[in-house]
Amino acid sequence: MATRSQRADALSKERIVEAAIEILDTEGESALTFRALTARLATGSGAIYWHVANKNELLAATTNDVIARVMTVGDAEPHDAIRAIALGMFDAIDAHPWVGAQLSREPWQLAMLRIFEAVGGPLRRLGVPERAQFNCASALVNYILGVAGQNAANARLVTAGTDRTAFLGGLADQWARLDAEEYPFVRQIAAGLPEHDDREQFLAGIDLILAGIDALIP
Amino acid sequence: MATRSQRADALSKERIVEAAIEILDTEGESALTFRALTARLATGSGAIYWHVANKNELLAATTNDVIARVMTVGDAEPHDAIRAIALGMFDAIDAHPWVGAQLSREPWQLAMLRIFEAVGGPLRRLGVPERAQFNCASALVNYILGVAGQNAANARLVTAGTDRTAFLGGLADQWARLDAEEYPFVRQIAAGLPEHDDREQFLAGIDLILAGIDALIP
DNA sequence: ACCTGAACACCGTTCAAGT
DNA sequence: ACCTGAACACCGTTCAAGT
Repeated sequence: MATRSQRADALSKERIVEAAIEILDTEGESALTFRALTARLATGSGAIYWHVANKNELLAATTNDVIARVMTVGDAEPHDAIRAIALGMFDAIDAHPWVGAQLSREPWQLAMLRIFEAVGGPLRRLGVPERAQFNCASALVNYILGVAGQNAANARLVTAGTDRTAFLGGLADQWARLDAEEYPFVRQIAAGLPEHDDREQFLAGIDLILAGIDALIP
Repeated sequence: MATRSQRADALSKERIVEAAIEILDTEGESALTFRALTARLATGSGAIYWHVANKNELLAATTNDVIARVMTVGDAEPHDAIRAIALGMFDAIDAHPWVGAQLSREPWQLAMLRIFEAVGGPLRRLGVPERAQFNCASALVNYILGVAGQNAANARLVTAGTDRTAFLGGLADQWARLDAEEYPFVRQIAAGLPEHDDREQFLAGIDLILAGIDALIP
């Protein structure tokens, strides 16, 4: 039998990251263990540690991988470019909820810098004064990451329970039964919860920030 | 010796939550284990499970506890009321970084509803059309939670390493050394990183959203 | 009803030993 | 240089047994 080092599929960081993404996508965050990885890659845990420092680095690499695929910035009109980046993030996290969790857990990583960069170009082209650009980019990135984290958490809850509409319906019922004195606003919102569109609401938030940014342009 | 049930400090959910908050505040998220809790409360793990379903419920209870203390909404001018809530959240998460992590991990919980409610009143008083209120509140809450998550993660990183200014300085150096073609915006921002004020930047983001909201008022 | 604590089924990570 | 896999030091959670 050939030794591992002679095989075409020799272990490498890329192969490990690829396998990790597969596990995360198909079985969820909690399924990514070194034991699951060694089983899938038919190797020992020490072999994985030879290529990857620890689980945190592995998760950072998987996240960066997914984000890099999304952050291809075009030369559209700046508002549209920012909307496109935001929606790209939204859809990526919809498809890979674990990315949202990772982003809100470990910031200052390549993945976040990519988002900053993608948003920075359009802000410049919009004519936002340079000293305001950091704040504007930060607002957009923080909002995007906030939604990302929530969506990741929601995906976890929905997968665990039944389907999405049933889940939201149950939640709306719960909200509607809250104390009328203490939670008037939440009760009002509850009615709109089942038919509300996460993606649309996400974009509405982006547009609020964009409108605020427009007001800064001389 | 008196049996536990006769003691004044008999176990209760409140005492468990209180002890958990103490551990989280003084030793960090990773220090909160059932073994640490049993040691501090001088009891067995089964006793804790009698009062609390599992670790998730315990964390939800600790988070709700901290948020409830913050969300006392006054009757200030609506913009100021929203700023006060936002800053209250910021400071609470600055003091208890684990709250930020928990909020971005488990949404749709009492803690988040409290923030929604606190923000909803001022939005109403501003005269935001009813059908836009949900979107506006959601934008504010998501932004706040996004920053919360990032701050929690930062606190983790800073505690692990050296002090904050040294950490930011090192980060700025790293950013400044990124590829000039691929990361022009991040490199530009790097210069302002060490002396930038998180709290001020957070508030700048809130003001962007508020400006966008103002544009919706008929 | 409430508490004890051993036991179970997991984790991430290390490391001596192999090739 | 790269890989193996047993072993270590942890986890959260359960449950028979106590009071």
